[in-house]
Amino acid sequence: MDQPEVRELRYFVAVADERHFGRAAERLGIAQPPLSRAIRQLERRLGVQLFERNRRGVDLTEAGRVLQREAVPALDAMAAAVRRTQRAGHPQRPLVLATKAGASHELLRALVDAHAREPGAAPVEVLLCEVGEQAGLLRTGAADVALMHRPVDDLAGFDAEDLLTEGQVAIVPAGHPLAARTHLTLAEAANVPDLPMARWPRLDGTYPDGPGPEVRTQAQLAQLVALGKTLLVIPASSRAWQWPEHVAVPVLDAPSVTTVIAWQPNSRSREIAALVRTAAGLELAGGPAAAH
Amino acid sequence: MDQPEVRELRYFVAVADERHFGRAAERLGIAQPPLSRAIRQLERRLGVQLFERNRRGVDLTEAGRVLQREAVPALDAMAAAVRRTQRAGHPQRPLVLATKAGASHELLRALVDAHAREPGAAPVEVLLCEVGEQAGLLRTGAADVALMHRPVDDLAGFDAEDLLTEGQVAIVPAGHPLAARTHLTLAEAANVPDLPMARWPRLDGTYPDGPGPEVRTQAQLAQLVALGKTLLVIPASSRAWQWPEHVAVPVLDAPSVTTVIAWQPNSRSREIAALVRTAAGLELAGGPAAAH
DNA sequence: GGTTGTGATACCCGTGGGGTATCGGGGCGT
DNA sequence: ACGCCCCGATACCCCACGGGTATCACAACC
Repeated sequence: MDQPEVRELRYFVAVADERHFGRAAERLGIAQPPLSRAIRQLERRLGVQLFERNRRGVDLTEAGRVLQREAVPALDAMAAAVRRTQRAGHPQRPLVLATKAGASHELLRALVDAHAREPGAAPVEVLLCEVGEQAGLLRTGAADVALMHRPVDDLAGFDAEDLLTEGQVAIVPAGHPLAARTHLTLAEAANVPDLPMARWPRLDGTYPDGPGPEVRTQAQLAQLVALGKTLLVIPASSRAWQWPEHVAVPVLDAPSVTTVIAWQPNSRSREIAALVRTAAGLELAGGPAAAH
Repeated sequence: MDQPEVRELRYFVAVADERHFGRAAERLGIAQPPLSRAIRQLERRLGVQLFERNRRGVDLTEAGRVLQREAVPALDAMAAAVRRTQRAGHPQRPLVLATKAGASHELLRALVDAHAREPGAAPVEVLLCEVGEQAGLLRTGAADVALMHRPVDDLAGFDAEDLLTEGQVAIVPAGHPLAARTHLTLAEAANVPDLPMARWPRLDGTYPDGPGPEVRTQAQLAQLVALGKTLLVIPASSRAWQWPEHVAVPVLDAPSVTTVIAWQPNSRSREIAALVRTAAGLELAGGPAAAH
């Protein structure tokens, strides 16, 4: 009953996701028989059956569902250890800062500029992601720090420093009656029959039901607003990516959103600490000091 | 540049700990040459040098220190995934509750009794540990839940529910002048020349400097108090393991200690949730309700 | 009842992880 | 200063195991 190897867990996750040995094997770039054998070996090692082999694919057992939930973070931790080590081993390694494309543009510019002025600061590489990608990048070590938003993003498991607190605005199509308003309430913005809120995919890629259009990227969303198909409520600083056909209207009772710089608790290198300190020291309108 | 396997990281950790290939190989139960080769292969896979081979053992490089810090949690996560899966796969699996031997005795008894009265509750196995072991047991999945103390134990990374808040008492040898007091202050207890505070080992097994005796277990400590060599300040409920030669004196200004039940955030099975709910529902003198 | 689609089995090959024996090269003792 | 010693590296061998191809077994479906 010794320890399973990383390869076996990767194989397991593929089969658990696909619920089909053939497709999982294809996704893994190997043939099906070795995959079958590896899974049986994993089950033997653990002393636990993970799959019910039905004639129409496979189902997870109770234990299999537990392993599916546990395996991904474990593999992430392994990947993170590797990525951080590689970054530490290569001189001139840039720090990778992940941020939502388009969000926090002014803050990002200020942070990058201020950090560049620090003597001896490590170079910073900005990684622009779509919504919700930052947490995974931090967990796998693909990014060192991330700009995230509370309470929008899930910050569980990360350390974070507050940078900027601000209100939210509704982005509506120019020409729509709402565009003429000087301000809105949350209830008004949420219930506009001809501008239903867009639907984002869940973690498994499926979409919840609802009247709004399905979107996966901010660019899609921005264009849908310009086309008059939807509206959205976002932090004021995200206005940076406003299109000509967009109008921003403050939403008075929307909860404040705080932009934070987040990092993995156990990966506080000197370089990361310096970057966080620079970020916390920025003089920003609406920063934490203003909120107190 | 593919992913290293668990075995390679285990080997790396052994060498990093021992700083010596021969001893690490012995600890791992393999010969030295395969270990050398495995480390070189790991370095090649990562594209990073991990050790400086000196003629007198080895030193960690900067990257090696990063990997040493990162590898242990990653391996813990792998081990935890395995343990939890195995437990899920075996019927009648008991929940493992880790607690400091001797501490929270009354609470533990009340919890176990109350849980046994719940219909359909899973059996509970109590794992008695020494100081500071619970966190590691939770992280590797060797335990499902643990009774820990805030702010004494490091709860970072765990979810926890408060159970009981109480003051602390000094345990002093019977016959010592302090034993006659009705209460003490923290300053008085901390500066008794003939009863210096005992020293606990650091994570690496070495001891900090100081006048007090070196201890590794509570039994050692209890005996040292009975022998009149030291005193200690602990939560009041730990009086359960008081010896005849011990006298407990309340320390009025010591910070309150809260006993909590803690678990890994991503491992909330139905059984764990039921146990936590039972614990939170206990009617305890000094419980969280009394503190509010 | 044939066809289809699924995972399991049989078999072969090469990589690589394990072992033993030995080398090389600094540090240190006399 | 010379030689021993310690420790990691190298050389070499063996076989376990991961990967491949071909094929089987079996249920579902037309």
